[in-house]
Amino acid sequence: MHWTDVTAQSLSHKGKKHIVSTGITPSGEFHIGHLREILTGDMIARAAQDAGLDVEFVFIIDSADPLRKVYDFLGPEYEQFVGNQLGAIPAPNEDGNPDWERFEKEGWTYANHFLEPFLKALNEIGVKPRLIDNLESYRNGRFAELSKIACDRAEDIRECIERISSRELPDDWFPWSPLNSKKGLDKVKVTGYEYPLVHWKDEYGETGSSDISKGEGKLPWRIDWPAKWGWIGVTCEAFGKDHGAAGGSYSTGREIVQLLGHEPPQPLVYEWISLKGQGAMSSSAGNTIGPIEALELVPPEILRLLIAKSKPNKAIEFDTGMGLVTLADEYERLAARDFDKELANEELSRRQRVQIEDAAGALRMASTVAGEKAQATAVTFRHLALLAQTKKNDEDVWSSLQSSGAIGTVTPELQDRLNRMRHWIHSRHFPAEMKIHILEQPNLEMLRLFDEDEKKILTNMTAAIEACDWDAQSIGASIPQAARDLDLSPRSAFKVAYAALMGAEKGPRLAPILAEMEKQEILALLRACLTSITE
RNA sequence: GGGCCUGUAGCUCAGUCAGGUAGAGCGUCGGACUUUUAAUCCGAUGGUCGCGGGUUCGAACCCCGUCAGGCCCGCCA
Repeated sequence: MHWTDVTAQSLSHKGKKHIVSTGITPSGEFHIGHLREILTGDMIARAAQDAGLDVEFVFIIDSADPLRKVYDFLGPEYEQFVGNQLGAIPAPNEDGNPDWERFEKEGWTYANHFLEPFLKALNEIGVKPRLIDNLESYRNGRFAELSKIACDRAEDIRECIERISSRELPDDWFPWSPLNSKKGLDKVKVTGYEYPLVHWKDEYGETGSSDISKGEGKLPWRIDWPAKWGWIGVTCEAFGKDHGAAGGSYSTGREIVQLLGHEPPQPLVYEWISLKGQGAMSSSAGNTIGPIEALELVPPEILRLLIAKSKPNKAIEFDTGMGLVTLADEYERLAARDFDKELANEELSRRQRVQIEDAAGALRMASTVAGEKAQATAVTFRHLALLAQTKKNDEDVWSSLQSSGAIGTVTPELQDRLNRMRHWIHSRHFPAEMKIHILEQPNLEMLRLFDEDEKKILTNMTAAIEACDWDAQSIGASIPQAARDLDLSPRSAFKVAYAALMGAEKGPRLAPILAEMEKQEILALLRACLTSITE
């Protein structure tokens, strides 16, 4: 059974109605690590739906969280906002400084700024959650009731956090962070509590009262999270391993939510995604790849497959080079399989059966539209990479594929795939080994290994190329002919051609590539090869 | 210090919850086909299941210990 179905099954034992939740703090540029959070939740929800449950998927935007520091991508003017809530401060403009105009005219906030492109990507990936803005929820009083319980039972909650996380809370700790005189959550101490007011004093010497029913502040994270489970009614949540460790916020949360009068959701801890060879993703280290950037390279279903095929507790290394080719080709292979037929085989061992089911599940989750069966495009990533490099315009790519019978009509999916492919080829991610490269100098090492027959072929071929018209068809005919004239197999002629022109054992179809190049250059290379072997 | 996750074929991983002959894909090698789309098809290759003990008729799986890597215990998914 696929991991999403295992989770769905376990949810079904608990009841019919479920809310699967995810949440992210919009503190900076989103990256594909965040995509795992969202997609893990989305896929569980889909599996639960498939299992006949009544399920809703929500995405909580943690806009009530404060700005922690002036990040590298922010200008110095943000110093004044450290400690202020992300949903209540202006977004950065191109220079990284606050865009006051949009903030005042449209209410365009820091949180909006980073969230918008991510939501766009989500839409393309086929994720359509119900959005819950955390700051707005506080302001609308959604947290009021549970915040009251938390404040009333401050000592129980303190005990819970101290016991489970084995850390000592300061004497003046209180389960409510009021906004200070500068609308910040830092540098403020709670001095008293009479519902609904939490009295405070800040480091600027100001005092005031925060109404917990109006969102004039927020619950600290370890209480904020369980309170959300409570008022939203979350029954399942996927979260990163940082929250999942013993003593972490889930283990305190599951007890605190019960103090607040609700049941904890079913947890699912997932591992992180790293960029191959670069360690964990971190915006400050600059080794991130955003969902938008990833979507420019691969279609959304392949991005979904990346998450779907790995169980959540497995770390994923996202490889934007050759790994992408393997991943994309794996998708094509999966899409071409007939799982029902495979599973009908009575002789399968339990293991084989499980593997087929997992593959089928991964493909089902990869589709951007729930329930829609994936279509194989019959064109592998490799193949398309090749064609996209050798054919300058799209028409030629399609006619090549059509003449070989690989495709019929050009579907929007194919066009879309080709557009992304061209993007990838021109990006910094495109791997060197996929690049088509015609030598400039003979590869002496390979030429030295030529036997007598091969030398003769090379002589013939040079002459044939020189004589032929410079178009793909003529070139394509002259190469094998060079061997035929000697009663040798066409195969050996191609072997010679690859060695001489590309310094390789084998390679892509040569003729169309050569036709794109200058005849004189190719001839010069062949002649140089000839000279080297006759010495 | 306390805890969590991971360790299985060259690579990526299933299989561990319910113990019953070690399994996929990729790669590699071989063959077939071919005026060769790094293609496709067929076949083969490949593992002291990190290590040591225990329980059991039987352990990759359960228990104890141990090593290695990653992570958490001050809101980084």
